[in-house]
Amino acid sequence: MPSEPQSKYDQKLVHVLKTSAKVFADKGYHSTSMRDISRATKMSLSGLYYYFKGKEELLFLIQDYCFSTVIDDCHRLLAGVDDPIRRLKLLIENHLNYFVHNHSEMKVLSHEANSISGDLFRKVNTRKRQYVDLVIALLDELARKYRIKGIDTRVATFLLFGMMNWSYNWYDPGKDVDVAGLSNHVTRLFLSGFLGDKALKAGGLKAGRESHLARDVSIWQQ
Amino acid sequence: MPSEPQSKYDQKLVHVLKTSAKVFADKGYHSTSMRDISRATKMSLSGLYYYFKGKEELLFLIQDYCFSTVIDDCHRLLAGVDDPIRRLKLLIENHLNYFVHNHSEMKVLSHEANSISGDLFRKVNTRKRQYVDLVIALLDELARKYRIKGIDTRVATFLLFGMMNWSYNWYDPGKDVDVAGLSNHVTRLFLSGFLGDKALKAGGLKAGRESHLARDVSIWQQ
DNA sequence: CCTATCATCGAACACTTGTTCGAATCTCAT
DNA sequence: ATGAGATTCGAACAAGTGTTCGATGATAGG
Repeated sequence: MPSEPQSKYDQKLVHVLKTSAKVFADKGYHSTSMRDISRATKMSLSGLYYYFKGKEELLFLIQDYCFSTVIDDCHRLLAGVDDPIRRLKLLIENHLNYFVHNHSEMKVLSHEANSISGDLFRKVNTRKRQYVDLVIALLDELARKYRIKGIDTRVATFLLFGMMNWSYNWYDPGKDVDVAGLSNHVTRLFLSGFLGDKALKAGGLKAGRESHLARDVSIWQQ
Repeated sequence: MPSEPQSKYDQKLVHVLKTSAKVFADKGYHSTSMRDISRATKMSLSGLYYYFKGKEELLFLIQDYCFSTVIDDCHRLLAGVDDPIRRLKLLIENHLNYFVHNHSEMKVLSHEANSISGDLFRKVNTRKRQYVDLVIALLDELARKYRIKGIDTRVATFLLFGMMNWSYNWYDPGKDVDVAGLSNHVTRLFLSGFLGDKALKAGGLKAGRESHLARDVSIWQQ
């Protein structure tokens, strides 16, 4: 429920989460001390613990909030769209759009997936599996519709995620193509690779583009 | 020079590197203490420092040795091969072969690239850039030969690396296709995605396969 | 104005960290 | 056997870690 009128408490929590995400993205979770977070948020060390039980829960809150928003917006975007090619294109655009506009949070999500443990790990992983299964199902449908043979959709799914998630290691908005261009590259490479010679018949890969992204707001909605 | 007759010192060092790589891959570099390494290698804590100056140099030795081997073997494999499609296929096979057979080392290489700093970081990065530039040049040649338009080869290069390197997050040799199958998937997706409708004409993507890998030995050569 | 709840803080604790150092042990050619 | 170099080790240190706790200041409803 990201768009409620936020209390003072919520606003401050979100501020802490955003700031922490930046520091985590910068120095890495384990190399970041609570004192670093304290310094960056301009709060006292002990004051932080009013907002979460410990460092791991802080990481969890960042990851959970980030993941939830991506998945929710993905579902919202795909609702009512039936054509699997169009669905995949929208999913890729949505994913990469978040990656570019919420770089820090997404890096923390991608890079620090195993820096969390126990129940919190399990909770984040449940969301992740939802998302992965959504893509697998999409590729299954695509493969059925266009009679693609010999491709393991689980493997293809993770190769797609690899293309997208690895971007935190190299993508530079000032140097590389913009989000739309990046989405185009991923879509073109993956889709026409997946469909092979059937891509022509499918005809879903024209160069002309309209963006399907509602807006480029921060996932933190403030 | 990986295949010299190794001294007692070298053998032990390699043993320490291999063991440490496993622990780093398992728990992450920063969550691994020198006492963990000591326990895993059955050496005393202080005894470790006879082989390297500190924890960071240990990480460096792992990354440097691993990177050098991958690049060297890649050059050896590509020597004399002119057709860019064949070259790319060989490169993908070589890369993924190492990923599967030296899973821990490659995970450390991929995941802990920023856990190192200063001069050591710069040294590893030099090798990395060599490797990346090799692929960019390969894709440039490919794009020229087949008159591919509208694809940024730098972007395409990193998308390819994303597909391959992300595998440390999901690939399970017991559950998924084998190395050859994985290579096939990556090659098929990327290459026919990159070449688009010109893939047919190029004809370099037949299903029939012979493996070009000399052997499946550990990069540590022992 | 009072008081109960919210929010923040400084100081301290218990623990782990990477690293050092001098001594002990091992190896092996002489 | 002996001495020199290579190798290993136990013990300790200084610094940094996440977290706790009791006390303080802020805020707002009665």
